[in-house]
Amino acid sequence: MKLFDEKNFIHQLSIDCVIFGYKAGELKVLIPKILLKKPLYSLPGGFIYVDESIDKAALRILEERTGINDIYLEQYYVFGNENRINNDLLNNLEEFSQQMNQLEFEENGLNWLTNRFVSIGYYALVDINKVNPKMGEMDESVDWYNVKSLPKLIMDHNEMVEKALETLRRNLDEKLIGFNLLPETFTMREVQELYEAIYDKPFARNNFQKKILDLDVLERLEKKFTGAANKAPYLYRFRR
Amino acid sequence: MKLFDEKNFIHQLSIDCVIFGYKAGELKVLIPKILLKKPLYSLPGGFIYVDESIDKAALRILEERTGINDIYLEQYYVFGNENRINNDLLNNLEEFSQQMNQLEFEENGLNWLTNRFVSIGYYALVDINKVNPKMGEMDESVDWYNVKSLPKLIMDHNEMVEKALETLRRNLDEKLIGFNLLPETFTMREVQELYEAIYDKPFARNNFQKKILDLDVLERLEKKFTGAANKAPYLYRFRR
DNA sequence: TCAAAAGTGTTGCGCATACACCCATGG
DNA sequence: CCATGGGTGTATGCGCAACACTTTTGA
Repeated sequence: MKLFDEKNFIHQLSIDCVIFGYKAGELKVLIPKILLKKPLYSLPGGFIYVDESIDKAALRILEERTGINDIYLEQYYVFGNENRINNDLLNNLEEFSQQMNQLEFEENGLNWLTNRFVSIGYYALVDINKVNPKMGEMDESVDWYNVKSLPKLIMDHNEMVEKALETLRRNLDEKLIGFNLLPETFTMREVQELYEAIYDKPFARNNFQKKILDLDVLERLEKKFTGAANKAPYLYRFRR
Repeated sequence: MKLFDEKNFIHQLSIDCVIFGYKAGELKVLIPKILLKKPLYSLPGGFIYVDESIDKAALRILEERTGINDIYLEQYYVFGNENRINNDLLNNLEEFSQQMNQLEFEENGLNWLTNRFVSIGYYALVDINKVNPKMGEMDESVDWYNVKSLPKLIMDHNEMVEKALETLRRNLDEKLIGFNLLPETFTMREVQELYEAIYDKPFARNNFQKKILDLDVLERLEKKFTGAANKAPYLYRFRR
């Protein structure tokens, strides 16, 4: 089992990913629950091989921990306080090592996991319908949580989510990345509800439509008849 | 000599600083020249102690390498390509080790310096008049270079400066950090020339004045009589 | 015919830009 | 009194916000 082969990883440097998804008017974050007696919630993260670019490491970690690939992913901040130590892991060393296929934790040179870590924060945007998160080897479950009601995460991971959300808000319009959260085709109402979930505030319907269309990145398709007793909205697709 | 004590530093992780200064209408960057036969220019950088926050490490490195302290400093990007290896150092190993007080390079376990490094980029803004850069132990000289005509730097350091400048431009107004580049008191013309140097484009005089004053962060002081045959400009001071 | 939701148009405000004009200063 | 540079005021255009109105759909 080479899950944490210390020889090949850069020590005391990690990557943690904030994976945003959107569904039913709610901005969500994917949070694995670590397999321990006391439930531990932690951002999906991992380590960087000594000869691996950090971007590729982030993509690999995401793939390994959640099965997600080919998505929008970007570094946003480095968290490097002197006290970034995984105390929850420290307090559960015995249990943790037992669950790793009976290998003794210390004898396998895994002590480095309890050192202080600098972590590069990445945030990702995924179409929640296209994604079927898989559990990592240490995970008990993986679930989407509303960004407004996350569980208590380990270390400073709640703060990492906060900062990721700030970054998402700053970059949403400029980089036109929001459409990564939507399915292939969508209505203008869906775009608006997405924006309202991200910024946690309402937008005026007419002005919003104008603003988005003025971006000149959407292609108007046929109408979508929902069966509801109202005008059928157009479908749009993101182009370019 | 404990200049590079591998025991206490996080390996394969470094910090590099882009130090901006402003003088005579030019935006400048502080670049040390490394003491080797073949001249090597490199951003002032260093390493992080295993129990040290990255922000404090950046401040310490700046102090050690340039004597500068108590300034505006902020992380802006992580450079983590798989090929970030200091080849210039590799090619000069012998010479480098000789100059380190005759200690043999390899025998002192300094090989780790030639590994691949992930580097956290910081940028700093200083009042160029308040600062008297000192040379680091390995430096032959330390000079201010116009950001538009930098020498060829090692590895991806030129790219690091580019990205720092982009970040500076994005943050200049929002974070009101530009005044860190100016002396205690200054005229509106000086502010405008600073902005023109940073953005590398002209601004309209009247509109610029209005915009800056509308920020509501400047205090108008007495007039400054220059002896020139024209109206004396007001002096301003940054408050808050 | 009506309610619900979608689409579109009009107006006003704030901000940045462009143009214009006065003021102070020393030669 | 004049050239030079500093300070300020006014008109214009654009983007965003607020309000109003029309259109489509199925019950």
